[in-house]
Amino acid sequence: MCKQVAMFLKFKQQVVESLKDYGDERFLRDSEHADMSSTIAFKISKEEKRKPQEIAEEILEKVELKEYVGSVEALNGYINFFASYEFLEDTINFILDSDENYGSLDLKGDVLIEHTSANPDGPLHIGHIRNSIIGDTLTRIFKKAGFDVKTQYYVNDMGRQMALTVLGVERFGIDSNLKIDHAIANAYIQINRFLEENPELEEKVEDLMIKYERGEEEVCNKFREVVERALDGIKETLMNLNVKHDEYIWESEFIRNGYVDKVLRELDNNNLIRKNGAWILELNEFEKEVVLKRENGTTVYITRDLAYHMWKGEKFGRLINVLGSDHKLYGRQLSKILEILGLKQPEIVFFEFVSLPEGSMSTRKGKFISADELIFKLYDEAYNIIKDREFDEDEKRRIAKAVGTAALRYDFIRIAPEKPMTFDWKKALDFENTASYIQYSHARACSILRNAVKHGMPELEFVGEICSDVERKLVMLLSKFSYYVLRVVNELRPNVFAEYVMNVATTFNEFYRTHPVLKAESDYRMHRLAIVDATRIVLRNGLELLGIEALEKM
RNA sequence: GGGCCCGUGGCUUAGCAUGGAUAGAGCGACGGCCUUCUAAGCCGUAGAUCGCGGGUUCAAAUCCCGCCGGGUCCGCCA
Repeated sequence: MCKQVAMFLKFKQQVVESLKDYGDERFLRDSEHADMSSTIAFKISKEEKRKPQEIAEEILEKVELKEYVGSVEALNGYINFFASYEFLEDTINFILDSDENYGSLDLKGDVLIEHTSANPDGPLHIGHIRNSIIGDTLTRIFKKAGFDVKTQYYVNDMGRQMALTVLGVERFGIDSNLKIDHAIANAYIQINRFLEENPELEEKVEDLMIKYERGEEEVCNKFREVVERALDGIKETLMNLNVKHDEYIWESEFIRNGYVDKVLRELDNNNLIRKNGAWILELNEFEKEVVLKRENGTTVYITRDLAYHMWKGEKFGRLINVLGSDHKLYGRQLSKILEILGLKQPEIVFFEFVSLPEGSMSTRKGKFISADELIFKLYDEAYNIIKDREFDEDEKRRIAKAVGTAALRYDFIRIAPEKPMTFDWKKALDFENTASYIQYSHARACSILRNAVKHGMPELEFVGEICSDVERKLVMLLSKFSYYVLRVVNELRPNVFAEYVMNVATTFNEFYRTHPVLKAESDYRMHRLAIVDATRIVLRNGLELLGIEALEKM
């Protein structure tokens, strides 16, 4: 897999080889004391009841250094490996040569990532965009890893909430002063309130659902119009987040194209469905039975979703869904049924909820903070910071937008998906030490390079031997780009990549403070310029994977 | 009630899969640094019973058991 495509992975591979019989990857660790550490001596110590350090020293005798493995030591039972000058030099040169391709892997396969998929009954709120940002970041990283990736937004156009939305729009109209998805949410909130006081409306809701499922033209037109308009608003929001889906797949499509019937038929053929009015499936390992068809003959969400997965599975090698953790049980049931049918199961990335200090959000109750509101407040905040700088007005707007979007994306992606988040306006609008820090570091690197060119000294020449500790630390970090790409692909935790990019920026700033570049003697200047340029490339490519614009000036 | 997730300095968080070297960052606080390549920056100081209690181990934030607190699910909703 890693020919010349992944520097640090290559180093790791050579560490494994240098350890020969002891080269077990499971005992290799990242370390603050070395470029790579093996804990194998502790393992053996347990079996042989001898001191770890003694064993480590014995193993050390047998270690054979490699091109990239420059030195090795046995310390406190650890076997510590250090990269060679060749490794540092090859890393920098490889980054400079690869440029925008640096960090790529050559993994193969096609992947479908489904994410966001919020009901089109209102605008995206700050919970939905956690989904969008995780999904979009995974998409970018999977592409970098070499996969052929497509993204889909699964549009839930069939549910009860859509019937209500249609009725709401009909009864209360649409406020044309508002962004369209917000206007639709208002109608949806009003009809919910109305329904509480007029329960007899329930009949109309059911009637509408039945007609839509049957495909009555007039009803279909009504649904289509409302859904499409809501999606227009949602797409606009996603665009501001640098998120774009390849396809929008409507749930109702699977009623019309026969896949729902196909799924039901297959389950029925296996005698798995109990029919007593409703169609019910019992799954032994869940105490809950699954309804696939209501007594009135209409299907439910999971029935259509099964059909969607059957369809997806036929077209793509690997399926990834990003879902809120409230769907955990649902996801397991869905997977179980797909398994029974011998169909491809999705890998599901669950993320915990974003809640408000006063509790959880609800579109229906109108209790939510919309993504749009947050986005525009961030633009304003960012604009205020730069309003007095020497940029023209358009450039200020552009920078404010890039910085605002970056802060938002980074704040969401940096947190491990399984951690619950509580939204806090003050923190959300704080630009200190977040994505803008990384953007700033990138702009700083660009600025040094611009000045170098301006003063006619653009030559780059990295020399391993003259590396200081900080330079070495920075170059080692730069070499790990694809190592983190691979980790995200394996672990489906994009937050580890966000942390990596931040580390690069932090270390670069440390370097910046202590290592004058343009004022240095010619050898050192060329050496450091090479480091600056390589860092610039890593930061730019890293930001790209986070869906954040790498500004050259700010 | 049962299932799943979370609980690490005042706040946010990494590390937990595969147990090992002084628990790593950031914000906030305090004190410093702009005649030097972008101060959206840098340096330093203070601040942690890793929710609690047991257990396994030479070694536990990490594994096991019990508990506490928070979230979430358990619809002929989506």
